[in-house]
Formats: sequence, structure tokens, C-alpha cells
Amino acid sequence: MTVKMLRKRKTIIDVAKVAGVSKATVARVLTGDEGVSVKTVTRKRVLDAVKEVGYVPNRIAASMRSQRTFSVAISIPDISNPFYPEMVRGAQEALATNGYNLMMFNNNWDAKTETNHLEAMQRHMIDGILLSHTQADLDLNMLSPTPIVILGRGLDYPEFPSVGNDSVGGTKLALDRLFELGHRRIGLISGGALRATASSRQEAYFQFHKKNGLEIDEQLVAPTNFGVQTSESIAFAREAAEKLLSQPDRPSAIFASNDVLALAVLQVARALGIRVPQQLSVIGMDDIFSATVSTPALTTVAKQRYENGRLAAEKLLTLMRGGSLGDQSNTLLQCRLIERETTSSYHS
Amino acid sequence: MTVKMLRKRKTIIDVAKVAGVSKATVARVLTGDEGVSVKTVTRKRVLDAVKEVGYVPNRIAASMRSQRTFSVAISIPDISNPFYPEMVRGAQEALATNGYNLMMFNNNWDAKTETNHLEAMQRHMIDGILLSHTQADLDLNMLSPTPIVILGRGLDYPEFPSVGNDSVGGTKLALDRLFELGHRRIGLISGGALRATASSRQEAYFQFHKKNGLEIDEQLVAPTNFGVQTSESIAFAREAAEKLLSQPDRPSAIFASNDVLALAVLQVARALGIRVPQQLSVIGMDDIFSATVSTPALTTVAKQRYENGRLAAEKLLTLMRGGSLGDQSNTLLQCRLIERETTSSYHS
DNA sequence: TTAAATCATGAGAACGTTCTCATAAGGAAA
DNA sequence: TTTCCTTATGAGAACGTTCTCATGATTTAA
Repeated sequence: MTVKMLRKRKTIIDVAKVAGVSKATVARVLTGDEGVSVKTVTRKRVLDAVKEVGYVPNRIAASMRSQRTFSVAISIPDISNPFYPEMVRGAQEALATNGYNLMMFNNNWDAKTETNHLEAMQRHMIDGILLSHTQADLDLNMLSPTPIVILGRGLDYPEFPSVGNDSVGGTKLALDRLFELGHRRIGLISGGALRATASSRQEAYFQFHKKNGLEIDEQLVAPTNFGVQTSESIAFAREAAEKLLSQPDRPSAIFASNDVLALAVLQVARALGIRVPQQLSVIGMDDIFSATVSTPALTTVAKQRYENGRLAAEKLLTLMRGGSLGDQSNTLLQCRLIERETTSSYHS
Repeated sequence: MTVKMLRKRKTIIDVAKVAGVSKATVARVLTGDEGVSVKTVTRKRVLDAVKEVGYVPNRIAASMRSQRTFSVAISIPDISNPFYPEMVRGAQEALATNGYNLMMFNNNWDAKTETNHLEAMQRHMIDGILLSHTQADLDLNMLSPTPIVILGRGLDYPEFPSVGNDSVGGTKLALDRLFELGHRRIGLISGGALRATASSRQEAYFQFHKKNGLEIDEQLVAPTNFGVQTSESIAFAREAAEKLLSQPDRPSAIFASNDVLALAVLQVARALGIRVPQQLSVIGMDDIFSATVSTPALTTVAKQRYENGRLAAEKLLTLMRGGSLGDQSNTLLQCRLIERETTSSYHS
């Protein structure tokens, strides 16, 4: 008869016993910021004892006392949306190299879930939050004093630090390029998670027309949708593209505010027998992986997704260490136009 | 002069005081599994007090005593590889509905990082692990008694429960279909994270030839690569495809063991002026988003990624609750062939 | 050589829960 | 009434660290 011997986890006290020192000394050796002084021989004895008993520190207990968990929460709408994983990776790597762990919260664009997640974070005593918000009216002050960094342009929460991509600048980049190529009737399909973001891009579209003395044809602007899932987004884009492209005086170019939308436009154009880029130029935004493998490969405005996550994490680290961001509180990363195969100069 | 009043977090004792009961009673009300008996009036008084003081339970403290953290770790090679996010989402949602949180570990295919992560998990006292392993020789018993469920076929760790996709069956599905379409010279480009997986697919390829009385032409089999990043994977596939397709007696069809590879084949074919599917049929595997938007849209063997994550989490939940999986320990999910536009019958 | 300063270590409180055990308050059975 | 259960609550230990403070050992300054 075998008794299943499940030995208990070793504690700092076991180590202390073996090393012949007090638990305080063990703690000093293990968590010692260079400052603390421990005799070299003692340190060695402790370290040896740690190995001997196979001690693994219990961070829960440490957190209990020190009030620091070394975990950070990241809240995003949908990890399976190709925009986010790269951002998460950037954040995770920056945090990991600093000894922090990442807790992932995925709210599926659901406001209630998002709010629940915020409370879950509080319960878990996380040290900081990276927030790609779905709603514009979260009570973030409730989380004080836990530091928060907003992922994306912080339009809805101007008082919080943020790192985002300059999508308005990117929109200009795309429109200017199309103008340069001779396009004058340019369609807009604008989506995105948040009303503020979506409308700021539309604003850029209007500005562009004004600047270049072009008239705005409402028929060229698809009604903005936001806060929807990838699959719905595709259906929406198909519909919008069909409407834009089946007009008698159809646009010679379309700018879509993300690649998923732009790829849908490509499909519709193909179905309608409109050749891209000969008869229609298309520019997307984000530079997701799919943009590189579509045929023709999608011209797009690239966002710095990895860098976005990384930099946000970096800021959060500063805040968690009690530092201040000064005038570096809100960062907008530059977008870059990547010309592939869906753009060409205008032919009447 | 304003003194920044940062009020301390409320504890169960604050609630107890307001409600005029002991902390034990508060705990009973808040964590009470139906079994425990508390007077209705007392319960109400406690619940009111919780609201009044704005109490948020401290799970760290709870974990300290109860030895349960209600967090689960998921270890994957690369969240920005389009295969994983959907799986993570499946896991996260199943766990969240059961009150568990997900800690994400991303090892970038690095063995050392993976090992470090395993220790980090132990430190954090996580209740269970979902492991998509990179190495075949991890000492998982070290983590005992923390339950582990392997993501993917558990070939390398047969003694642990696992949930994976039947990629061998999927390979057969693809090859049989190509055979049915009249193809006899079929190329294989096989990659994948793990040696065991990659070679089991190659094995299926050999079996297929034997079964159908076909000779194996070594020229049609690209050297297997595994354990590489997406970007390297693409370069590898390009090279392999070029070699396969520039032979005098080139294959009329190619099966690639994941979509990223297959999409690369598409690009190479296009560059070489080989029309797909008229002159070359291509089948991929995984059914990532990009497969739906490529031109022509990729025929592929779909894996159940969300379900994979969900089911693995479900099993882990059973184990964490002390249950047993019985003969349900290892699950292989069925693959499905999705015929899109890169396959057609053979023309000499 | 002695006083003062610094270094090295230990004792024990504290963190905020959960959990065990004891006990008071009711109600049922005699 | 008394005794025995059952129900409802409280007291206080326990979880494994970190952190503060005290104290003995050693070095430095005079």
C-alpha cells in the first residue's frame, strides 16, 4: 500500500533552519537590493540552503506583506483581432524583463464585462493597468492609486497617461498620397473601436477636402461603425464597399480605416469585376499580417503596434516605481505609409 | 495647502465594524457556499455595510490563507502568431466564467524563457497551467501537484492530459482530397513548433503514398523545419516552395502544414507565373484569418482553435476542483477541410 | 584604549483573509 | 423544567513573507 506522499512546499523558514540563520537573513539575501549588507559567507550558506531544500519563493505571501504583487493587468477588447496580439507582446516583454507578470483580460467589446474586469483587477491587487478601453465613461478614479496607462490615443481620458498611434496623421498620409496620385473622388470607410477615434478620422477626411479645395460628396462616406467584432466588421465593410462601388460615379480610390475593412473592399471589388489597382486604389490601416499576403498586397498605413505596447508598459513601470512622466504623459506614435500593390495613379 | 488624502483600502474589519458583527461573519456572508448558515437580517446588514464602505475583497490575502489564487497560467510560444490568440480567447472565456483569471506567458520560442516562466508560475502560486510547450523535456513533475493540461497533441508528455487537433487526420483529409482531384505528384512543406508533431505529419504523408501505391519522390518533400517564428517561417517556406516549383517535373499540388507556409507558396507561385489553382493546387492548415482574404482564397484544413482553448480550460477546471478526467484525459479535435479557391482537379 | 559609528543579524509584528473551534442562543424532546 | 440538538456567531490561530526595531559584533576615529 503506497501512501501518496505529497510533500509540503518549502518555506523561508526551512531554508533558515538548514542555513542556520534567521528567516530575516534569508529574506535579506533573497530580496536584497544591493544596499543591504550580508556577510559573504552567510549569503553563500543561505544560497546553498535554498538549492538544497528546493525553495521557491511564495510571491503571494510576499505581496500580502509588501502590498506589491508584481502583476500588471492588460485589458483589451478582443485578442483574436489581429491588431492586439502584437501590442500585448510588446507589453509583456517589457514587463517580463522587469520582473512583472501580465494578467490578460479580454472583454469581447462588452461594457459590463469590462467593468467587471476592472473590479477583478482590484481584487487581485495588481500593481498597474494597461487599458485599451471600450467605453468612454469608466470611473477610472475608483482605481486610484493604481497607476493606469491608456492604450491608444487617450481622447476619452485626457487626464491619464497614454500611448497611441497618430491615426489622424496616418489618415492624412494616406489621403495626401492618393491626391498625389491624381485621385479626386476618394471614398471613406471608417470604423474603429471608439466613437472619438472614428470621428477624429472622419474629421481628418473633411479637413483634407477643405485643404485641397475639394467638394465633399456624402455618397463617398460610409456611415461610421465602431465597437464591433472582426466578423461583423467584415460584413459591414462589404456592404459599405458595395454601396460605394456600385454608384454611377464611383470613387477611384478608397481609404479604409483598418486593414480588415480594406481587405473586404478588395474582395468586393474583385466580385464586381473592378480591377485593383488599375481601376480602384485602396489603402488600409494597421499593417496586419493579412495585408502582406493578400493579392494584390495591400497598401496600408502601418501602426507601431509592438512599440505601442512596449512603450505603454515602460511608462507604467515608471509610474509603478513612483516616478513621474512629466511632459511625456501622452505619446503619439508616428504612422508610416507602406505602398504595396493596391495603389496606382488615377486613370480616367 | 491641500494634503493629498489617499485613504487606505477598506478591509473586512471595516465592514465588520459598520455592520456590527465579527469579521468571521462577514467572511461567511461573502464567501459562503450555500451550506453556511447566516441569519437573513445579518446577511443584509453585512451586504449593506459592504456597499457603504466600498469594500473590495483582497484576493491576495485570501489566497495566502486558502492556498488558492484563482489564477491560471497559459504558456504559449508567440501570441502574435495568428494560431494562438483564438485559443487563448477560448481558454480565457471558459476560465473567466468560473471566476479564474488568466496570466499570460509568451516565451518567443525560447527554451530558457519557457523554463523561467514555469518557475514564475510556481512563485505566483497559480492554481493550474495550460501549456503549449516548446521543448520536449521539461520537468513538469516539478510543478506537482499543480494540475497541467497540455495544449496540442500531448505526444511529448503522454502522462499529462491534453487537448489538441488531430493534425494527422487533417493531413490525410488534405492528401486524400488532392488524390481524389487526380493529383499524383504532391509536394509537402511541413513545419510546426515541435519535432514530434512535424514528423508525425511527415509520417502521414508517407502512409498516404503507401496506401495509394505511389512512389515517394524525395524531391517533393521539403526539409522539415520547426520551432521558428512566423517571419522566419515565411522565408523558409518561400525557399522551399521555390525549390519544389522550379524542378523540371514539378508537383501539381502542394500541401503545407500551416497556412502561413501555404500563403508563402501562393506568393512564390505567383512570382513564378504559375497559376493557382489551374496549374497548382495548394492546401494549407489552421484556417487563420489571412486564409480567407488571400487571392485566391486558400483551401485549408481548419483546426478548432477556440474549442481547443476552451476544452483545455474546462479540463483544467475539473482538475483544479479535485476531479478526475477518467478516460477523457487526452482529446483530439477533428479537423475539417474547407475548400476555397486554391484547389482544382488535375490537368496535365 | 575608549567612545562612536557602522555592520550584521535576530526577534517578532504586520499584512487581510480563511478556517477551526468554542460558545451563546433558540427550539425540540423528555 | 431540564437536557439535548441545531443554528448563528465570535475569538483567535494560521498562511509565508517583509519590515521595523533592537542588539551584539566589528570597525573607525580620537
